[in-house]
Amino acid sequence: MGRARGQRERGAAESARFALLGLLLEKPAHGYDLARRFAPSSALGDVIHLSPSHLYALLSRLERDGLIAGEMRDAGKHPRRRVYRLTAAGEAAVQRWIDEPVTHPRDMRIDFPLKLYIARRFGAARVTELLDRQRAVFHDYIARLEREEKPAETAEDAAFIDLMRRGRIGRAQAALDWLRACAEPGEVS
Amino acid sequence: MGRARGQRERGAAESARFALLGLLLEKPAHGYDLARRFAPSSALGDVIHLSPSHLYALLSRLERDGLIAGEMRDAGKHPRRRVYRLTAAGEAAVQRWIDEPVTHPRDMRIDFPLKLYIARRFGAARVTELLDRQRAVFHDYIARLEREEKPAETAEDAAFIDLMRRGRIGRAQAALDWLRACAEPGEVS
DNA sequence: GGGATCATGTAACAGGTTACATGATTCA
DNA sequence: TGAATCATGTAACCTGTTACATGATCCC
Repeated sequence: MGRARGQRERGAAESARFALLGLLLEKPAHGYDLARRFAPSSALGDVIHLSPSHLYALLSRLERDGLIAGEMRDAGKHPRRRVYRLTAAGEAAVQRWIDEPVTHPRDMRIDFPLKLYIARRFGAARVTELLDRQRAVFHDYIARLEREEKPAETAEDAAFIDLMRRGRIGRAQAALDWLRACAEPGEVS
Repeated sequence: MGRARGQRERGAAESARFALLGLLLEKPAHGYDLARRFAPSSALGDVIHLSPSHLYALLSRLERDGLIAGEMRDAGKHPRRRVYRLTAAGEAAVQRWIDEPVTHPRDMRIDFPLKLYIARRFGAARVTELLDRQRAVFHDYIARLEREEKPAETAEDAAFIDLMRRGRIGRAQAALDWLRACAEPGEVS
C-alpha cells in the first residue's frame, strides 16, 4: 500500500493528460471543447490523436485523481455540458510539467511538443527557458554516452552494443539540432 | 467477435515477444535460458529490459496464442524445466517479422535493433537485405514528409505543424545515417 | 546446513483503447 | 421530419508490469 509513486514511467497517454491540464490552465472547458483542440487538422492533433471517447475517459480519470473538477452547467441553446476546471493540485502539477525538460530523446515525439505547445501560450520567455533547459539535458546525455564503456560478454555483443550507443547519440544529436531550429527567431511566436 | 486483428499497433513489449520467437528460431529453450539472453550486460539486455517474471508472462501468452509450445522435461542434474519450441505458426510469424522493415523512425529504438540482432544470427545476407529495405522505407518517408502540405486552421498552427514536420524529418534522417553506419564493412559480423 | 544458482510461475492491479450507447438542439 | 452538430459517457477487453511465492539442486 502506497508504493513509491510519483516516479512512474510515462505511458503514451500520460502526455495527453498533461496536455489536457495545460489547456485547462488557460480557462475552464468542457469535453467537446477540448476534443476540438485535438482535431486532425490542428496543431495538437498533429502531435497526438485523441478520439472523443478516449478523451472523456482521460477526463474521468483526471477528475478521479483530483487534478480537475467538473460541474454540469446549462448552456442556453446547447445541450448541458460538464465544465472542468483545474484544482490547486492540478495547477501545480501542470506548471511543474511545463517547465520540466524530458529526460530522453524518445520523448521528443510527443511529450516535448505538447509542452512546447502549451508553453507558447504563456509567452516567449517560458518557451526560451524550456528550450534552453532541454538542450542542456541532451548535451549532458550525449556527453555521458560518449564516455560510457559497457562491459560485454563477447566481442560480437560489444560491437552490437557500441552500434546501439551510436544510434542513441545520433537521435540525441538530431533532437539537439531540432531544438536549435526551434529557437531561431520567428519560430517561437 | 473476431475484430480485424493482425493490424494492431505494436506496444513496447510486442517487440520483446518477437525477439523471444527469434531466439527460439535457433533452437528450443526454456525460460531461464532465454532470461539469460536478456541479462543487463548482454546485447539484448542493452536494447530491452525483461525481468524474469515478465518474460515468463510473455511466454505464457505466446503459448496461449499458439506461437510456441512448451513441454516439461527432466534435466538430469537440474530442476525440471519447461522447454519451448516454435510452432509452425510461430515460425512463420517470426520469419515474416525479421524481414519486414519498420514503418516508423520511433521503432529504431527497440523493434529494429531486435530484428537486426536476430537477423545477424542468420547470416550477413539477411542483415544486408534488412538494412537495404529499411533505408528504402525511410527514404520514401522523408520524401513524403517533404512534399506534404497540411491545411492548418491558423498561421500559428501552421508554423507549429511545420516545426513538427522538421522534427520528423530530422529523426528519419538520423535513422538513415545510422543505418548507413550499420552497413559499413566490419559492422555486420 | 546453508548460500548460490537454477527454475517457474501467479495473482493482482492499473492503464490504454475503442466499440457502442445515448440524447439534446438546430436548421433546412 | 430528419440530418448535422453538439455533447457525454461506459462496459468490456486486453496488455504491461511486478511483487511475491515456491521449490530443486549444487557445492562448500
